[in-house]
Amino acid sequence: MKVDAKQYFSKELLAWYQLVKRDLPWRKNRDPYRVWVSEIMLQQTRVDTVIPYYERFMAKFPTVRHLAEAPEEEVLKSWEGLGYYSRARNLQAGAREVVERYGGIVPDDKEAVASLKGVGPYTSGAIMSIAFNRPEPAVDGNVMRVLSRYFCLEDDIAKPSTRTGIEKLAVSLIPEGEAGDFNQALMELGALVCTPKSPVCLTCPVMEHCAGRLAGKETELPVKTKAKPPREELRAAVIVEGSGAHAGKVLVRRRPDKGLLAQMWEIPHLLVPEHGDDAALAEQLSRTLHEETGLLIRPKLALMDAEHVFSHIHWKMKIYAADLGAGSEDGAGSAESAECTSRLRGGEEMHPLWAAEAAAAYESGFGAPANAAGARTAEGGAETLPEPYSWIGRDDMERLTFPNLFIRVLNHYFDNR
DNA sequence: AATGCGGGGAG
DNA sequence: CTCCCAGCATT
Repeated sequence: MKVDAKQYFSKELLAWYQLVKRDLPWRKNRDPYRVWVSEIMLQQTRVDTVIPYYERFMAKFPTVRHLAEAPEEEVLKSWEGLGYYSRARNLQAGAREVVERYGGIVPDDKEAVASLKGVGPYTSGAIMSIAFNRPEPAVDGNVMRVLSRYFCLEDDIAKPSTRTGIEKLAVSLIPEGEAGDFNQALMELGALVCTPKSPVCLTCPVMEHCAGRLAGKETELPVKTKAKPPREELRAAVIVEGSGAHAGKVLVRRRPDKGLLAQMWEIPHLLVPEHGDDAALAEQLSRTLHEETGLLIRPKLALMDAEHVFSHIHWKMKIYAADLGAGSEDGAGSAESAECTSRLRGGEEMHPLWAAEAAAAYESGFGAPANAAGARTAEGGAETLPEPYSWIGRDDMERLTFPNLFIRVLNHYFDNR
C-alpha cells in the first residue's frame, strides 16, 4: 500500500468524522474518568444499549472518588442487565486504585492506565488517545473490520497476532496531534458505514482507495473463524413460596464470588441430565434444597420454561412453583397447603404427581439435612436460612442484582401470582 | 492459543 | 436462525 493511500485515508476519514459524528453522552468533554467508564461499558456492547446505563451511572457516580467510595452492591446493581459483570467490579477496583495511588486523578501515563483492572490493549489505547490525545492505537472489532477491508488484509481477525499487526498499522495512520478524533473516526466509520453486513460503500469517505472494495471483497472481509456453538445445559429451577412470616416472599440465593454471573442473585436451580419427567425433576429439586437449606419444599406446578444463551453455555430451564410442606420451618401444615392449588394460570398442575417412592421419601423428610443448619421443624426450627439463601419479596428486587433471565422469571411469577 | 464471561440488536 | 458488538482475564 502506498503512502499516498494512507495519508488519503486519514485525512478524508477525519474530515468525514467532523461532519457526521454522533452526539454521544461521553463526548460532552474529555474527562478521563468519563471516557474510562464509557469504554468499559462499550466492551462487547452496542452504543444504543450503553447510553441509558451510562447516563444513570454517571449521575450516580460522577467522579472517580464517588465510584471508589460506593458500596460494591450498588455498582453491581447499576450494571444489572448490561452483562459481563466482572467489568463493574474491575472498574470499581480501578477507581479505588486511582484514588489510592494517584489521588483520584486518572494519570496521563500509558503504563499506569494499562495496569488498571479491566483495562486491556484496546481500552488503554482508547483512554490515552481520547482523553489525553496520545498517539496510541485503539483497535476494536470495528477497526479490524475497517482496516481489513481498506487494506484488503486477509488475516484471521480472531487471532491475537492479527490484532497486534493491525495495531501497528493503526498507529502509522494517526495524523499528528489528532489521535483522539482519528481513533473515534475509525470506529464511527465501522459503526455507521463499514458495517459487518451490507456496508454502505457509496457513502464511504474513503471508498475510492478501498482495496477490499476494489477487489470486490468488501463483503468477504474481514476473515474470521466461526465461534464454537454454546454447549447445552438442561436445568431445573423452582420458585419456592414462603408462608407464615415469609408469606408473599420467594426463596433466592446469591451466586459465588467468581465465575458465571458472580455475586448475582437467582432462584434455586440445578443441572440435570434430562428434562423428561416432571416428577423426577421435582423430587431432585426437593431433595437438593432440603440438603442445602433444611426446607421441605413441595413442587406443585410446572410454571414455565426459560431459555437463556450465554456466549458459551445454552441454558434450557424448566421452572416449577413450590410451597412449603409440613416439617418445614415455615410449614403451614399439609392440610392447609394442600388447598393451595393452582394460583397460576397457564401452568400445568403437577401435585401430587410424585412417584410413590419419592413422595414417601419426602414425607419422611429425606432424613437429616446435610447442611449444618439442621432440621427446620414447625416447632423448633432455626429462624434464619443458611447462606447464601434468603427470602425476598418483590420490593427487594430493587436493591438486589439479578441476571435478566431471572428478572423475567420472577416478574412473570409476581405478575400472575 | 483457548476458553470463560452476558445480553441483545440486526439481517 | 447467525453474527457480532468501542474486549479482558486466565490458563
